[in-house]
Amino acid sequence: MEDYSVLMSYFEHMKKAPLSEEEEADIRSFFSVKEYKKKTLLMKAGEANTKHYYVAKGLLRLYIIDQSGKEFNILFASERQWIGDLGTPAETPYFLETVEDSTVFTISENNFSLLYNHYINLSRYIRKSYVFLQKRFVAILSKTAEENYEELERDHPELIQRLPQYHISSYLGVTPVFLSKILARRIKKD
Amino acid sequence: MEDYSVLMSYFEHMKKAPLSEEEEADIRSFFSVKEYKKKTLLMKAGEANTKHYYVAKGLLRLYIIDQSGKEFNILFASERQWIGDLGTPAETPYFLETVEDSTVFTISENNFSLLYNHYINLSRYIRKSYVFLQKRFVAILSKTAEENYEELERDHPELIQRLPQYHISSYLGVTPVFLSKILARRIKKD
DNA sequence: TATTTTTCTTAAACTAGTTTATTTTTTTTG
DNA sequence: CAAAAAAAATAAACTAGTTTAAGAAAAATA
Repeated sequence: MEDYSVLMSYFEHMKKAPLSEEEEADIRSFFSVKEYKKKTLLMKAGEANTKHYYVAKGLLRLYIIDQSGKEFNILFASERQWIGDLGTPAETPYFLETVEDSTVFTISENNFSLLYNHYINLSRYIRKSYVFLQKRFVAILSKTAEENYEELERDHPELIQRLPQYHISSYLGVTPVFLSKILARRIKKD
Repeated sequence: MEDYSVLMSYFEHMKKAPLSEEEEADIRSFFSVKEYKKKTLLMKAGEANTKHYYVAKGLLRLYIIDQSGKEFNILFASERQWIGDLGTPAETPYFLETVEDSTVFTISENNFSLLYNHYINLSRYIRKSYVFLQKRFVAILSKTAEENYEELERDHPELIQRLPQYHISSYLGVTPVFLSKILARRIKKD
């Protein structure tokens, strides 16, 4: 039998009170859990009916591939974070892939709204994502890649440890070669 | 007495049916209308309690100012479009300014949610904005300024007519000098 | 642990975009 | 409509970031 405890404690935390039997049963019935080997695709551009994903263990990335075939990482999610395409119900432009071996809870768009609205207003969550994206947008527009790297290092040092460098460069919007150059330059500065 | 007809027909369109007396009265009581001279600030970074704005006439821009003092246009809105900061209730990082002389309906965050939810689900609107921003994010990350200019020209030719070039360059994330260079290059190509 | 594969580094030549400054054109205002 | 102010163009020297390619280091696998 699968372990839903991470998920239960998440919703308990949202609700700020113990869950009823009924609530636990709902949660159990709405989600499925699965383990994935690293580099497994969970979602693919072009699909409709996308799902939402809550990470129990591991690390995932949401990315797009542009016309020229280049990948751009939009978002990462690790333990106790949500990831998915908020732009439903349209067909998704994203790919979602595990970066590490991961355990992931999956829920359909529909059940996600239902359940989420029961605990907190879904639009609060979407707004938060919107604000996050907007910050990232402005940062990439207005700061150099070096500054953005330093910000990531400050705010999410664990990502720098866990991700291969080329995923970080893609998140920062530069080539791996350039990120490597930035890092070499930083070392010299000492 | 002010003219609420643009606003009424907008909500009628949302509802897909004529408005009741009561609904009309609500709308009237929630909004205020005002005319603004061009280059008037309606919203300022640092303010809490931001409002939402529906443009009856004219053209507005939402922008941020980065640490170095440079402006970046995030979004424009003209006739029959909404503009504002969706990241409420936190204090806003944005400035909102009229680009042309404009007539604008203003509604508080709170009344906006109330009213909007009565017609369509507010989170649908926020999602739409999220998707729009995400497209813009990816476009700026993955395409050259020239390609982004051409896309803007194709999708929103009226903006190119109505906006001074330096506002367009700021929207595209480049300097006015560089946009001017792009345009000169394009002319030579004939 | 040797081998293969993946990731990272370095270098060199290049392109996209910036900065500063000057001039020209267009728009606004007295 | 003349004068002033704002916006756009041009030029030149610069910097951030790309591309391609080759080698080194690290990680995964037999």
